[in-house]
Parts: sequence; C-alpha cells; structure tokens
Amino acid sequence: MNDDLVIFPKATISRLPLYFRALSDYHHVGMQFVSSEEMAAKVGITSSQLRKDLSYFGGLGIRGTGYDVSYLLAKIKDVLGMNHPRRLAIIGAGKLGTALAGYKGFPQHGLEVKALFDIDETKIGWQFGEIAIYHISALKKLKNELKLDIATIAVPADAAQQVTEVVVEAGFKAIWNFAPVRLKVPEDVYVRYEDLVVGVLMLSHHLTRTSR
Amino acid sequence: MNDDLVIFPKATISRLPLYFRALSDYHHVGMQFVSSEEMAAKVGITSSQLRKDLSYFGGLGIRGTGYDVSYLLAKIKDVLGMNHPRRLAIIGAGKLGTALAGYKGFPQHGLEVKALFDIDETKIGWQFGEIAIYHISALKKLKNELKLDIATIAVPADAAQQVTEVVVEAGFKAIWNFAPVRLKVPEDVYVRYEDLVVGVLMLSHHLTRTSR
DNA sequence: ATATACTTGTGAAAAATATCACAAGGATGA
DNA sequence: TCATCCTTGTGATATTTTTCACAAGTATAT
Repeated sequence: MNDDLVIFPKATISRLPLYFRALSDYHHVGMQFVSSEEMAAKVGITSSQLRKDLSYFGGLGIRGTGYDVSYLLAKIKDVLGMNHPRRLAIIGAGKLGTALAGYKGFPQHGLEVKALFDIDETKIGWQFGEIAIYHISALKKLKNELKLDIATIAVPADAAQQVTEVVVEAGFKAIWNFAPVRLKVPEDVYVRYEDLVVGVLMLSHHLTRTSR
Repeated sequence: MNDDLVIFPKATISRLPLYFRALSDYHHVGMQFVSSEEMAAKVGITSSQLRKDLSYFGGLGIRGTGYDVSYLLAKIKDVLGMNHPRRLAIIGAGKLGTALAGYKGFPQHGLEVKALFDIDETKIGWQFGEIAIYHISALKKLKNELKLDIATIAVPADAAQQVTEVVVEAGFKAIWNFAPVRLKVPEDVYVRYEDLVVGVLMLSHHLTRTSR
C-alpha cells in the first residue's frame, strides 16, 4: 500500500528469481546473513551487480555483515508478487501443457496450476492429481470460481490467436505464451513470450562460431 | 569457411529465431520479397531494429523492394547453424524431458532429439517413437555413435551438477540446462540456462504493479 | 527521361544495463 | 579506545542495446 514507487529495471526483475532460490537455500540451512560476494558466486554473477540490484530495494544490507536472509527473502517475495499465490490456467492439455501442470518447481514459488483446458472432448474430465481438464468453453466461469490470474497458452501456433481471444474475453490480464507467434491483445493485457527454441538455437550458433 | 568475422550482438542472435519463423511463413505462401516494415509488424518489433539486426549480415536487402525471403532465410539458417542438423540428448526422462522429446517445433528448426537418458532402470528401453531411453552410463558411447551435439539437462536441481559431470566427461561442449541451479563446468563448455519460472514470475510482478 | 514513391543501411543520439572503484558504516579484537 | 578488517551502497564510467532520422538506392508510372 505505502510501497515505494521504485521502478525496478527489467533486467533486475529477471534476476530476482535466482536470488529467491539462492536465499531459499540459505534459509533452509539456517544461515542468517549472506554477503553479496558469496551469493553472487552461487548464482553466477558479479557481486557488484547483485549489490546494484538489491540497492533498488533501498539499503537493506548491513555493512560489514551482509544481508539478512529472511528479510531479503521477504522483500523479494513481495516484489515478485509471491505473497498471495498466483493461480495458473493452462490452455492446451498436450505434452507441454501437462508437463507444465506437473512441474514441481511451481509451488515453492507461490504458483499454483489450478486447471487445464482443451477442446479435445476425449481429454475432458481427465484428472492430473488435483488438476482437472475442462473444456475451454468453461474458461470464463472457472476463472472466476477458481480466481485464476494467469493464462498459460500451450497450444499449437495456428490455434494460439484464437485461444487468446477466448482468454482475453474471459478477463485475463496476464498471458504466458509458449506458442511461437505474436499475439494480438488489447493494451491492458500483458503477454510474456516464452520461446524454447531461442535458447537451443543460441547454443547452436555458439557451436558454429567455436567449432571451425 | 571464408565466413566473415562479423560478431552478431547477443540481442540480435536471440531474435533470429523469430525472423526465421516469419520468413518460413512467407516462404511457405510463396512470397519472394518482404519489407522490414511488414516483417517487423509480424514479429512485434520496430522496423529499424529489424534493419539494424539484418545489417550485421552486410547489406542483403534491396532498396525500394525489401529482402529476398529465400536468401535471407538461408543466411539466418547459416548463422544459427541450422544447416547441418543439431542432435540433442535429453538427460532426464521425466515430465519435462519427455515433453521436450516430443516437441513438434524442433524438426523445422533443424533440431533432432536422438536419445533420452535416465538412471531409473524401469524406464530404460522405453521407446518414444524414434527415441529410446538409455541408461545414463551409455551417454559417452552413444554421443559418438549418434553424433550428439547438445546435452539437455532435464533432471531435478539436486541431481543437475552430478549429471553435468557425466555430460562433460562424455565430451559435450554445449549444455542446455533446465535445472534451476548454476552449473560448474570447464571453460570450453558453454551452458545456456533455461529458467521457466523467470517468465511467469515477471508476469506475477507485473500484476502486482498494475493491480493496486 | 523524369518525377514520385518506396525501402534500405547506417551514423548519431538516447536509453538501458553492467562494471569499477572507493568512501563510509559496522564488526572484531587487543 | 583504537586499529584493522569486512562489506555495503553508489556515483562515475563503460558497454550494450535501441531508437531516430535521413541520405541514397531502386522500382514504377507517365
């Protein structure tokens, strides 16, 4: 509520999950304080970059001692919106969708997959542990019932825009898109593009550069 | 062989896959030329950024006309090392590993998943279409036999470093790591970190910033 | 031919990000 | 208390990336 108007650089935000995990580990083994040097080594960046990132929070380290693990953890959680849980809908109950639904890493980051959606009638009703597969026509209703925040698009490229329209219609303001296409959405809907192929092709590029 | 010593900025490389896909679409419908304006709109960036990116290739557009779709496609393939196919090993035949193994998008990018590896004896021998699951102890042998280029690490975080050692020992120089930990590797091994949680937490952050 | 419309390529400027380097705060021990 | 050792926070600088703006090349129509 009183929360500062500090704008975090995007690059910083993208590293906060790394810090979060490192701190979780430290917390787990009962460490109270950690220096920027030590933590930076753990996550694989320079200590000055870590300090610069944390400086946007506004001086929460203690000179000569380091950072209070629990305190910093809480601050990062706050900024990443991990305090009240985020509820995910996954559209597309194929290989990728179901793999995401079962991903063990989500809960420890305050993320809950609450429902899968598909158009394939033969899949409807299937249950993955707690998570059921619904027909996509039920999206709007279930968004409200289950208080879904984020729509994950895990359908083939040629169905993505169509699905997006349903998602927008249902009232989602945040979309996590795995389909390799640009989505047309209203101004107030935020889309995050996840492109698996980019990573591996950057590796491939690297191999061509080094191996001859 | 004679290939220029041009260094492509990392940011540019990361966009080449987008261009590749857009161009593939154009090619598919028989378009011969495309302007930076049109293509930029399709991939969701500015035309000047696209032109700047393509300028590193060294002037392959035609003023007043645009870029030759087939020619540009070939150039991009070349830079991304998509000419001779990249062969992937996937270590970890869990949800993520098998989802990756079945990912339809790989072949059209010159990527071939050739083998899955696991330690779980009960999984060994299983066959996913063309792709079999082997015991990880066979990694080195199969790397040579199947000419594997890239090792994909899709195991739990606490097994990742151990698996990495086996991968390095087997002679891989490129690692695509999905485990949320920093890997210790020799200088000449290139690691690309893929962190799914980053994307969704950035969405989560965005939601906290806008919704109050 | 010439005028007009279109589009690239690229220097220059701006913005974002990362690194440096060190003053100053705090801990520790004699 | 004082000297010494650590570690943060941050201005200043360097690097990377993006955007701007326009000269110059090409096509097209008359």
